[in-house]
Amino acid sequence: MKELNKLYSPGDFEDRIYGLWMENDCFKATIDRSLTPYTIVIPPPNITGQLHMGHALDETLQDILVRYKRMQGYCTLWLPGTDHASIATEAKIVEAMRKEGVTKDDIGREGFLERAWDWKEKYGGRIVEQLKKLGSSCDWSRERFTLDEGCSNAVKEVFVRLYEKGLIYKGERIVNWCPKCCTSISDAEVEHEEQQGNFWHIKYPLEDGSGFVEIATTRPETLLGDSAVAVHPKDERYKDIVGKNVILPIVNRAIPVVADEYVEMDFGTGVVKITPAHDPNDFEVGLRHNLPIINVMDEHAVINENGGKYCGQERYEARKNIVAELEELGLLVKVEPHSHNVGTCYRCSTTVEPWVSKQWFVKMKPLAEPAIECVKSGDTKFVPERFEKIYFHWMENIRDWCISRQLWWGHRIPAFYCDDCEETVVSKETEVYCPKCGKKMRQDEDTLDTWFSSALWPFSTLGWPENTEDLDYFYPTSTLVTGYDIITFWVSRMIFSGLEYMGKTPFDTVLIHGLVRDAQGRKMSKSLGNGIDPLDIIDNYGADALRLTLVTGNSPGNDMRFMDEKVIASRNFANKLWNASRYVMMNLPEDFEDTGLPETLNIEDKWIIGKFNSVVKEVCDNLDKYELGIAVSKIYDFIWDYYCDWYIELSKPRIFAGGKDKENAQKVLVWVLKGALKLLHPFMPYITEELWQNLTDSASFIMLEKYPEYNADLGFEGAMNDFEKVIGAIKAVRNIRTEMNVPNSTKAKLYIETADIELFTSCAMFFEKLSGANGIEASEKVSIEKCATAVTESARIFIPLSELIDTEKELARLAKEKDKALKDIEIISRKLSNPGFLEKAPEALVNQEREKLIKAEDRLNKIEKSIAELG
RNA sequence: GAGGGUGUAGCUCAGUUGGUUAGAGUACCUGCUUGACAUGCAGGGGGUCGAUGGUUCAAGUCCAUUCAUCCUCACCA
Repeated sequence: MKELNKLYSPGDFEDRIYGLWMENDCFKATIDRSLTPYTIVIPPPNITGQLHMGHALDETLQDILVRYKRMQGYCTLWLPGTDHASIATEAKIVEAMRKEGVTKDDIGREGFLERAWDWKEKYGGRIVEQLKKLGSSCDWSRERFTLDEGCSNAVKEVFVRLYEKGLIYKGERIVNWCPKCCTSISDAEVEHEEQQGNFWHIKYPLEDGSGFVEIATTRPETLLGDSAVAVHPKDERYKDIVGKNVILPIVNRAIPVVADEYVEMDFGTGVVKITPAHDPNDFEVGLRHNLPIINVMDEHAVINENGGKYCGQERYEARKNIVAELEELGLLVKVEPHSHNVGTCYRCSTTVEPWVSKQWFVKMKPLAEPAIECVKSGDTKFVPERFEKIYFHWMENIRDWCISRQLWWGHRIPAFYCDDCEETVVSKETEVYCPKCGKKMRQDEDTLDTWFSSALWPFSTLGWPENTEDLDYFYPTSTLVTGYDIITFWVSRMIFSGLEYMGKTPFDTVLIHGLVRDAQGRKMSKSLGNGIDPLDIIDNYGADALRLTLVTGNSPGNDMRFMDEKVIASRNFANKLWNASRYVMMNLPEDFEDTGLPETLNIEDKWIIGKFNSVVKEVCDNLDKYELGIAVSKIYDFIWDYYCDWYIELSKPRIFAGGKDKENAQKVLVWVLKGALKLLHPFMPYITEELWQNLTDSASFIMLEKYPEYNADLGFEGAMNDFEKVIGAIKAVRNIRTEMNVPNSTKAKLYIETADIELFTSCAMFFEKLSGANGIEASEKVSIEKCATAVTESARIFIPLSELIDTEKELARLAKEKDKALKDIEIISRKLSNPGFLEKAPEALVNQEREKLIKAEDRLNKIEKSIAELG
């Protein structure tokens, strides 16, 4: 048995332990048809990313579940991998290139992709190494990447199938366009932010010279692309001008006045300019009225040739100039400040420009329906349940999904065009020839939304579309653990994809966690610079302390604040456990043989074993209900309060006395410690493994041990009740000693008046060790003068420290206790005299209250007796 | 505009299907070099559970109203 250091220093062993696990293939899942599978696929971190607290929380929760299930004997797979994150990665590479003075056009598609793969090699590995630092027990032999061959195959397969089913189509639609990333983005990728802008009121002259209509707009530059103005069909004010034309200022184009219900009569002037090419609502109006789509901007949001003399001006520059010209023309009526929500790109925060372009879409309605049903029926459950509302809301209001991106880093769209005959073919092949004219076809230049491949992650990683054994055994996966911020982006898309291609929901349960915020409750962000690096925390306090911090007091779906004080508390717990183990080990003989529990158990042994047993039951119940924070706090309390503060202290007299009793104590110490280590292992894998290895000196791994199970034979109810009486008495004595300012070094014999003479007599040692007694004497009747009395439910304990006791003070103290006892009795009696309570409350509860009343009355009697004796 | 979260000790948060006189960590106060640990031990003070009303024998927990705060979705040009 190795001697442990006095201080817990995780840096000494965490990496070594992880290495041991890896060398011994401890994380590897080997299919065993006789076992039930438990599968988690990791939410793949971006290859651009550095590990942040969000990952740390996410991975910690997953690792806890996986380690728990693995120890319970499930065939457990945690499948890891990374995401190519098309738009985010491409933006980073472009930025890096910009610093070198190189553009995408300079190096072309192939040159760019070469750089991107280099980037992946360089940084994709970094995040994986960081995940390992946390202790993540992923099966690294199955690691995947969204852009690897298998996942790419799955993407092509899905695209082709959906296309053939008519669920993928290409069309000219208005999309959200990011002029900085130079790509379309989906509705989900648009973030709305409140911005202070203006309402410009502008007069459009009627063509027949009979006057003007006044419109109001927040984006005057788009008037270059107006193809109508609209009023509400029921608006009496404008009834007469419907059908007439107005002259578009600056452009001098005649455009019609149309009637459409989209217009709100009460808002603004009741007249709306219609710009189908640059506003999603206007686009719809345009379709209804057959209006031309006049696109006035290029992909950088610079005014194009349709903008006449404003061609070449950036959108905000054009805005300024157009307003100035309108003012000159006398057509600008007024400018009102107006705050409104503006869509911005979730990656670069640039204001999104609604822009008409040819894009690929997924028709969502048919896919959404089964996905809604799957959650409604409970095939997939959200924890906590309230997130189902978010899911339903999104699914029920779903719009078609724009999946094409004008990027190079990603899965290239498997659509091919014939330049000669305009034929389109969608195919998994890389070279395609026109079925009509035989000419080699040109592949679509665009790539797919990065979430398109993530949507397939739970089965593409298991080998789909191949019929692999992994897929057959591990799908559907068991639990998906992720933050509420990507329910719509990712979770919902996996669900409809899993249902569509596998015919089964991808996971039974979605465990949702919140965000990790800074100490002030702010979101951790780069711009605020308030991020805390998990790796720094690991360096300073250890991965186990970080993990414990993240899971303690954390309940599903709720945000948490991260602060150093919490990590220090976690580290202190690790140190406590470390030293408790150190105590156990340093008191074991060199040749200690672990033969389990001894044949004869002392009362305190039964008490700690019984406690352990009931904690096991509770912890398993909590874990099964995903109450990880509650589970860990119970283990924490068990180890610190019961095992360390009570049982270890109780063991000391026996350990130092030697003999058979010492041997028995050693066995119980080891048995409970081992059990506690196993119980804690999923939460704090490193320290528990390190201690286990030292404690057992064997080649076994705690992570592969069986998780403790509740054992009805280890209840020891009677012993536990008895021993609680002793604990109560010890506490009461300590209490009085503190109040009387008597240090433990001032010993006193205790005289205990009790019905449990045998019990207390047998526990004399504990009173000596834990409450400064030098000997006790227990009997049915004690009478001592000038004495402090500790009163518990089962005893009166006389502490004869006559020289230290002030009779007045002691009387006052007893009077206070008496008040409390009276109050207790009053509360319980009130309950028991309530006929409603007696009638309707469960019988067990009523009996419990009756017992309480008896105890409280008994206590009161004892106190009154002491008062009488003293007075 | 719609939906949702949160509000419990100075601070950070737990509190499971309603059922002891509401808990933990931390901070604070008092005492302790007790042979694992001062990253420790013992003891203590501190909360009308945001407010009001209701259901119930019983409400921190369920319902309604309200205040504060945060978030998500949608959006009127």
